[in-house]
Amino acid sequence: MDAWMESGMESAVAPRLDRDASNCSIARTLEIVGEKWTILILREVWYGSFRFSDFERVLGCPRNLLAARLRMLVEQGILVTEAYKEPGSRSRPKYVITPKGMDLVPAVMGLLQWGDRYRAAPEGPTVLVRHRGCGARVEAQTRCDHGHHVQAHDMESVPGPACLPKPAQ
Amino acid sequence: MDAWMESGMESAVAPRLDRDASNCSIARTLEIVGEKWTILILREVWYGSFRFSDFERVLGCPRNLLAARLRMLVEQGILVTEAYKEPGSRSRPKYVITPKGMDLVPAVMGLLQWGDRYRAAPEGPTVLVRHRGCGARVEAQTRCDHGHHVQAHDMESVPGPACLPKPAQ
DNA sequence: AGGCTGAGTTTATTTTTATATACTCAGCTA
DNA sequence: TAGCTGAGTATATAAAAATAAACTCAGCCT
Repeated sequence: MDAWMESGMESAVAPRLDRDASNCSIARTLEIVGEKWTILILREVWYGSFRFSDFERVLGCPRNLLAARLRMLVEQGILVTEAYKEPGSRSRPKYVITPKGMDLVPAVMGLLQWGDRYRAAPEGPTVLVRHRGCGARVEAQTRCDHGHHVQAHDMESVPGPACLPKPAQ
Repeated sequence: MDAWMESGMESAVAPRLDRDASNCSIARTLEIVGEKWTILILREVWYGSFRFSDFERVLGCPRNLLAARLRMLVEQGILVTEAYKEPGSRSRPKYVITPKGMDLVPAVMGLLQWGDRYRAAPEGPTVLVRHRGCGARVEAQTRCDHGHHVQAHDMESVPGPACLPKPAQ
């Protein structure tokens, strides 16, 4: 256990450690998926939509924002466009999630789960996520590399290699 | 397996199912924590900050927005204020996370993890989250109730009890 | 050739955020 | 009792984001 963790520590990180708040993976993730509509677009992709017009219809999101968000997601490698063609129509782009996009699923599942727990409709959740193999309900969890299920209060956040002090002002 | 899942299904939800996109736990969660600064405030609480002035200094967020976001988080029961008193100062409010707030940790860990994987500084992550008991790295995962680790493509999303068709337009 | 459709782009307007500054208010300290 | 401090509130302005509606453009269909 690190020296600064000994004696009287209550909080997760050394108090007064003047981190640079923008040098943070959470902030960097939110720069990409934290704008309005982005997560909901990903939700729709995850639920099986892939057409521009589907996103627009289901989300009710303005077209220019939808175009901007899709452009961002493609630039960032979270979605890719493929061509698809329906009989009688010309070829159009199809938005498909990449492995990098798939890696956002735990975060989105976490949001879904919190909403199900605290803000669901009286009848229950709108969508159930199940394991395709065994049919059991899927849940976002936090676990350590030893396989223990870790509750929030059993975590400690320690400075990593890129933790630089905030430049003095 | 449900009838609509048979034959030719590729996407996670029955195609053309006209869900009402706003009747969604993800959307409802984002209504509360999806505004700018909110998740970053929670991150700071999680890292051990609790004073108004700490949030302001570390995040560089405007005071009026900070006050508005804290008010929202308290209204929603994600944070509570307690009184704390430093010697020589009068009693002041301290923002403390509730169990309801703790339940957002899996989602926030998911965001952290994605940023660590795809947008970290060259030196590595800024913060490491460890299990207080065994010291091992903590990770956000998706698992089913049978304990299987479930990848995104092994999930299926099926309509839940509150899945009403979108009202015809 | 003319119309239709999906996938956007453009432009104008409104709403949110951001920034900056001044102000309040309680209680500790000199 | 006057000043200082932390935790806000109030107000004004500027910048950014969201919304709404009209417009473009390619290619299929008649």
